[in-house]
Amino acid sequence: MSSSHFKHDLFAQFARIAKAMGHGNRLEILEYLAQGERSVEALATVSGLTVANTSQHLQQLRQAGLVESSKVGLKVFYRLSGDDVLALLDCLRGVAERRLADVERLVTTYLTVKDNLEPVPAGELLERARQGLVTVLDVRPPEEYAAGHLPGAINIPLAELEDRLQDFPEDQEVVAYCRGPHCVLAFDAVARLRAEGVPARRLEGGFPEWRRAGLPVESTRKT
Amino acid sequence: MSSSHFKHDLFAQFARIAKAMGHGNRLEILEYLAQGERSVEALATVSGLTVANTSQHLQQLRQAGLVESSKVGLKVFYRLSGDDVLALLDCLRGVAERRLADVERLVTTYLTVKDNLEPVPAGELLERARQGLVTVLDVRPPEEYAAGHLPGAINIPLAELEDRLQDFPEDQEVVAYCRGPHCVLAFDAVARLRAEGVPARRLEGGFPEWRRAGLPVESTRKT
DNA sequence: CAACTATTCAATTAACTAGTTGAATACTAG
DNA sequence: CTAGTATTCAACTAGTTAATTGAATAGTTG
Repeated sequence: MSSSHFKHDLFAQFARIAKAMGHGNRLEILEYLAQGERSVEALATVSGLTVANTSQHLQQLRQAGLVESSKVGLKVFYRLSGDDVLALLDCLRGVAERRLADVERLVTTYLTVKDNLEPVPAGELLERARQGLVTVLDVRPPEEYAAGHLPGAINIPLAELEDRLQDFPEDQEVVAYCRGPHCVLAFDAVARLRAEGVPARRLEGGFPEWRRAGLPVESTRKT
Repeated sequence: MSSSHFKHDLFAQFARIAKAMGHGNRLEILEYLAQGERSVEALATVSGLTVANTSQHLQQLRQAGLVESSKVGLKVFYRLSGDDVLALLDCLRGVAERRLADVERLVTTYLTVKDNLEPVPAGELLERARQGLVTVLDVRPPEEYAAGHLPGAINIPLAELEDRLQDFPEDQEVVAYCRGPHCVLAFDAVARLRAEGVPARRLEGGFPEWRRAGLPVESTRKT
């Protein structure tokens, strides 16, 4: 046995990458980066970490070659360093879902249909919204929202949901709605909000049903 | 924000898997298991770890759901828990090779052609083998070996190479040969041996050339 | 150039992980 | 039932990693 073991060194290098992914916060950061490049601050906000901590996690990801960064103006933007990183993440998720009973359990605990199946009736929502007890969320595209929406509803397209969690008053239930009972947007929104720990339900029916029932509607000229 | 964050928990679960792979020794173990099921002892031998240590790494891999085990007689055999684990390993290797300059460097340092291109001439090998200075390795299938081989050569098919490193006297150069100059087996063997830190070179030509040159040949009846 | 901003660095603490040793367990074979 | 074997467990030490804090850096804008 002459020089230091090549194989050993090689596996150590591979391990660097696995290790970089071996922390929940870093995986969460990678997940956000999978949607496109983000600044350190943006990442810190969505992941609920301090900026310094986020920065350090990003350093580790960069050292492992998983992300790249570039400075634009004041901000440093990070992005995944390639599609293969995305593939690796998918692979990891796949294995996790197939192998870890805990994942299964978590998913069914939080995203179960058990009360997805209990949408909020329109009348109840109207009542509670008037009392300011719920946040009404419209997950349709901005154009549809502008054309008419529930009174007091805020409009956040699904894609931006995770980035705008701070727009929701804390500890207040969110009721989401979309185009109607055959539209899955609101289902998805409810699932995602619950994933972040936000209590959420779905409006029974959607905007068209609401309007047809003669309930009050608001529309936006130009804010 | 009500109950503990689902997303957080979920990423923590994913991280368990990445963390389990985040150590060179465990990756090495996984690599060996990728070739088929092995006992704890066998894994300890090939990876150069103590049995207890190997056992502990295996526990971690099992907790992450990456391997399964079953007891057969005295021994416990471990295996990868599915093809998706293999896919994950490949994915990891792929990213590592594309992203880590260090990997590239290691590979070229150890496996470079720089002296792969200097095979041992037959005459030199004969001389040094007589003095007992080299281990002669025949990497052809056992049948071909039985039909005739270099004097004193040991026969280890490529697939078993890593498992039988202990068969080589330490600190002695290994000279590998196979069917001839167009056969890649010996190249591969040399690369793998070097990867394990064993000094190795390739015989110029192969067994047919050796015999044709009128050099001594041994053959096996039945051991 | 001075004030400001976004990010990174450095130092600290607490928590975790790797590897070692020796003993305990569980099973087989005589 | 005893002796022997393969594996695992338990306890410990040394080393590494995560998060926090506050200061330093680099760059932009007025």
